[in-house]
Amino acid sequence: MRDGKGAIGESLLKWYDAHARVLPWRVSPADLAEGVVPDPYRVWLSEVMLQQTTVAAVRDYFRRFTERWPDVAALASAEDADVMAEWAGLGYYARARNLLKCARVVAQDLDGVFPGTATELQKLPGIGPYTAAAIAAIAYDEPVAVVDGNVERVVSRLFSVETPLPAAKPELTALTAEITPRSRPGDFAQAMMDLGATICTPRNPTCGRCPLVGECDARSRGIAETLPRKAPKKEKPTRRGFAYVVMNAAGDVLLERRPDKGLLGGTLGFPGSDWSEAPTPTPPLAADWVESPMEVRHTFTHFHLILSVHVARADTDGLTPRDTFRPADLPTLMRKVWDAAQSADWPQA
DNA sequence: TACACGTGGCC
DNA sequence: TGGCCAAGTGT
Repeated sequence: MRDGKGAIGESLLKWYDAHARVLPWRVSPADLAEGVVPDPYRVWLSEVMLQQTTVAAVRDYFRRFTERWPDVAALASAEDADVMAEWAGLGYYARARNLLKCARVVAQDLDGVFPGTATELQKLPGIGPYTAAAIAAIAYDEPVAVVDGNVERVVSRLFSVETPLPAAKPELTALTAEITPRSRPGDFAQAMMDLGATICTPRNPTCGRCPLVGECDARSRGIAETLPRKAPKKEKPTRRGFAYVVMNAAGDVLLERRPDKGLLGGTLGFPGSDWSEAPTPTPPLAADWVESPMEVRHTFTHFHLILSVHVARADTDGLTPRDTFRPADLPTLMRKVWDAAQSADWPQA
C-alpha cells in the first residue's frame, strides 16, 4: 500500500508534465525546472479569484487586475471603489473586500512580503485552509495537503470514501496528505486539480484517459461516478422585491453603495425594498413611477429573487453622471435591473 | 455544524 | 428549465 501511494504521486506528476493546462497565473513545469519562481502575489490573487469560481470566469479578471495592479503594493494603494468595480460580475464580493484588507496588511505590516508558511498565510483575511495550502505549496514548495473540491472528488474515488461531505473532509485531508510527495508538492496539487477538472469530473468521468485508473478503488468497484457523496441540500425559497431606477433629463442615474456586510456587500446598486415574501414598496423619492414590463429574475446561493423594476424621471442630489456610470461596474443582479429599466416606457425627458 | 455568500454553464 | 456544480471563507 505504501508503494501504491507513492506510485500515485509519480504517475500523476508524469501525466502533469505532459498535460498541464496553460493558465495565465501558472508557471509552466518547464520554466519551473529552469528555476523560475512563482510570484506569491499572482498565486494568491488567482487562488482567491478561483474560490468557487471557474477558470473560464477568472481568466479576464486576473488579466485586468494584474495589468492595473501588478504587485501587492499597487493593489494596497487602490481605492476601494475601483477594486469593487473591477471585481463586479465575479461574485462573492466579500472576497474583494478581504483581498484589499489582505493586500494592505501585507504591504503595510509585512514589508510587502507574503508570509512563508501555510500556517502564517491562513491568518490573513480571505485566506482559509485551502488557499493557504495552495499558496504555500505552489509558491514555496511546502509539502502540505491542498484540498479543494476537485481533490475531494479525486481522493474520495481513489480510496472509495463513502462518508458524505462535509463530514468526510478530515478523512480526505488525511488521505491527501499521505499521497502528497515531498518533491514538487505545488505541481502535485495543480495536477490533482487539473485531473479533477478535465478527467475525474463530477459526471461522466473519462476513466479511460486517467493516469490513476489502475490505482482507483472506486473505479475497480464501479462506483466512481457516485462519489463523493454529499449531504442533501436545502430547498431554495423565492423572495420578491422592488428596485428603483431614477434618471434626470441629462441621463444621470441614482446609485447607492450597499453596506459592507451581507449580500452584495460593498457593491454599487439601485435603491430598493426589502427582499421577502411580501416586500414593502419603498421608492427613494416622490415621482411619477412607471413599472417595467420586464421582471428581473436572479438566483443566489440560497434563494431565488424576483424584482419588480420601477423607473422615474427626477432631479435630485447625488446622481452619478451619465458618462461615469458603467453598467459593467455593477454586480450582475443590478446589471439585470438596468437592462429591465431600458425596456420600460419612460416618460419624455 | 450550519448557514450566508454570486455567477454562469451544463444537461 | 431548474438543479447541480466550480481552485472556499467567515461567522
